[in-house]
Amino acid sequence: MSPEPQTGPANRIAAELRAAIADGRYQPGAQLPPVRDLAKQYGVSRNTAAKAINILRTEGAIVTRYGSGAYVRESHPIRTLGPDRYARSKWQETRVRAHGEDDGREKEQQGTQAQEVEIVPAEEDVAVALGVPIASLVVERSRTVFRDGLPTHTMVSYYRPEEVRDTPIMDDRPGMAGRGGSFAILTDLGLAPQDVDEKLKARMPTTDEVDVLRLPPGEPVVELTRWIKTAEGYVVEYAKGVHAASRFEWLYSFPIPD
Amino acid sequence: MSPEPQTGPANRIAAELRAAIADGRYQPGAQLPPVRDLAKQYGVSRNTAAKAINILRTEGAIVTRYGSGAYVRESHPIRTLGPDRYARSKWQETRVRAHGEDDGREKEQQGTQAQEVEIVPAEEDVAVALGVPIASLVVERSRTVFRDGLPTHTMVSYYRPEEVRDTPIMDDRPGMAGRGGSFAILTDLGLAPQDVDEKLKARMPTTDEVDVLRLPPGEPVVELTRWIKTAEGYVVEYAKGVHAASRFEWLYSFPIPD
DNA sequence: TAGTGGTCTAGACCACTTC
DNA sequence: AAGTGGTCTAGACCACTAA
Repeated sequence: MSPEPQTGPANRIAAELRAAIADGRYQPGAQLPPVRDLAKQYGVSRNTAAKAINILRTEGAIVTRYGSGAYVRESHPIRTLGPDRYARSKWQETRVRAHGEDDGREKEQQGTQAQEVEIVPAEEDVAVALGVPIASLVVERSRTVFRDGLPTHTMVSYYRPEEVRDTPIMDDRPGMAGRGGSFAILTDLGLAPQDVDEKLKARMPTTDEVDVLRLPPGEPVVELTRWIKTAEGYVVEYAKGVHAASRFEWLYSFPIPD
Repeated sequence: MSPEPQTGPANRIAAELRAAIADGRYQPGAQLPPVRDLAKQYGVSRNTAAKAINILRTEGAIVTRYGSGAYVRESHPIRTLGPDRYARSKWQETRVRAHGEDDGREKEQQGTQAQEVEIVPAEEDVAVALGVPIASLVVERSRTVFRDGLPTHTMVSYYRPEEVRDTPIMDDRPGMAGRGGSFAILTDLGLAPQDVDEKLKARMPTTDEVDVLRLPPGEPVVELTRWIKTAEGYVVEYAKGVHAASRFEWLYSFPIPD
């Protein structure tokens, strides 16, 4: 009935370790026995013990550090992303700080590294979103967001060049147009953001994403696409993000439509 | 710099096959060369060729059928879930049909199998959501939803027993209270749904979920939690679902808060 | 029955970490 | 230098599919 044989020593060892982790015999961060020891203990080949470890790795239960050992995965606090993260009250603050000098605590809550602003030809989805011809030039602002010293997500925003030219949005110094800062700038330009459309899709990461987000094997990502619109429904920013799934959850509220 | 050695024959073979799949040399549904052939072709051991296949399997690029072969994964159409799926206009229809007889085409668009209604003691999250004591009895309605003959998601709803007793919500025949049917019933009870809160979280499936949803290895799931509230903010239904990530995307729109 | 995927062993070598 | 994870080989056996 079951198409996949779930038996065999490797699966048995994996199951026992999984149980041991689940009931706390191995705490988060604790090191598991070395593969060679597991092999001896269970009377299997090293290869088979390694396979068991690999199964747990794929499930995301453990993380292996090359040359060091296998460790029970530390769970990071989950950040809940609700509509509030776009609240107007938050831009003001950011905006005021943006006028001042770098106060040296930028990375405390949400540090941005690897910020980059480029002018690139629009891919199809960008062109459609912004209502410009395909391959016409658009402003692309990319950044990788860190928390607790680890990357949590990437975000790439697109703007029409004629709208953001000569604004701090073009400034690639970290923190300048970060957070809701761009919203304040757009407001100044007479393009006040009013509504947000968001699309979420979960999938396994590409190898590039595994690299950039330093994802443990077996961790999915959530692709977030958003459209920021003015009261007239005019899209002023189109953005795409890739989030490490284990670090986020999303919260939405809406009235039941007619 | 890179902590994980990504080199080696297995990875090289996986990369070549991945590329071949990506540019269409292997179409969806097509069978890949047998592991033994790959081994011979690349001059590696059978074990290594199998490992390459396993990498692609973990990534979800291919599906293996025991004793038959490895096949490029067929992609299912993605269903977009927006607020519209709760629209009032949709309950009416369902409600009218619910009064009629089973017309035999139930499974055409969205078939529900394995519907089950039970009265169970409330777990903590259920108790909190419905505002009842932990372990007090609540009505639990579980179902697995199919599409194209394959399970796409599970859904478990909770209600207060005194509110839904003697209503079709307690009827475990498939299709009776399915879709928005429960909303119409709640409306009749003077508990008209007005607002929806939804929470989304992506993660890897448990082994149970792999079984029930027949998930290919490497496919994540999305956990959806929702609260259905009346105009007064009273929670009339609390529900949790587990969705096969590859078959859905979610769409939300909201105004920027103050 | 032949073909195929899944698994395992025993031994080997390499790459990285830790001391 | 010692310990550890990652990978590979060559051969073997088992489980399942398809004809």
